[in-house]
Amino acid sequence: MPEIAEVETVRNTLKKQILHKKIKKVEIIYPKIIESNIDDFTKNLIGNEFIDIKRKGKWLIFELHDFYLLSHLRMEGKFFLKNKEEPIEKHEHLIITFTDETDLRYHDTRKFGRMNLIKKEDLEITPAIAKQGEEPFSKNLTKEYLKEKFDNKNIPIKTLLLDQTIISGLGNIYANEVLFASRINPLKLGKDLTLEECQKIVTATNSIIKEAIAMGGTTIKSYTSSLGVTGRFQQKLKVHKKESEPCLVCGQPILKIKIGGRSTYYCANCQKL
DNA sequence: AGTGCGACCCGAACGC
DNA sequence: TGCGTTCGGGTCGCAC
Repeated sequence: MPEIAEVETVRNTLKKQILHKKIKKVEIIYPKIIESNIDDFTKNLIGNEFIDIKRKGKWLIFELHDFYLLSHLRMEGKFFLKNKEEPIEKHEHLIITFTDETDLRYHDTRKFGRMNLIKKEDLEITPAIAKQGEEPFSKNLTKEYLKEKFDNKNIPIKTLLLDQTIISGLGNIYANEVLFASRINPLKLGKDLTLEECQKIVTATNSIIKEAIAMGGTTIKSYTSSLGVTGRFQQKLKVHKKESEPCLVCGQPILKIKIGGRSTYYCANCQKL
């Protein structure tokens, strides 16, 4: 499940591999991943080239001439660069062939990822992008910013951390880890958070995401070749998927509950309500 | 307006 | 063993 760290790794990897290569052919095998018009999608990509790859939250933003290709990997989306002669695999849903006979292939076992080709001038009015909140390591992510966003919210802080319009790019794994590091109970309502607790969230988010990016993410195996590079941040997780294991701080068993339908792991002793 | 929840997917894990 | 069932993950859109 790619989160912001994985998306950043994909961005950096693909930037070295596909920029300024001319697109010759576009093959859409599973059309539902494309949210914009299919015919326009193909027509506007052919003959075009990627000139940069940006990111906003978990969205990849491929810059072309006059267009942006927006791509959200959701849980299982991956990009592979392959020779065009290689057989098409079961979960490859989109193939972009360049004039140098290589393919950029989109692979997604769950078919959850989505793409969208938009005109450049529409970027700010595309809701998915425009509504993104502050990046985890942005200077604008301050305790005052969070306090204002959390105030009057009758929603558990765990759910608010997953709200991309507040913090852009935190997923379930990191939300669990940030709350453990901040010693805040995941069920605590947004309106009940103090300024001090908001600062703890800022600090924890900064350090956890920075470290995760440095380590190549949590779950990434490989987006570019069959030679796997396993995300090492997995080894740093303290509560996520650690149900019944002893808390690293106090030794009490880590609990697993559902909040907003999502698995939530925490230590009831270290993260008191 | 604020909040909650189902739908989208399918491989893996689980239960019998 | 083999079958059927449940789970999980992010986001959108709809219902209340």
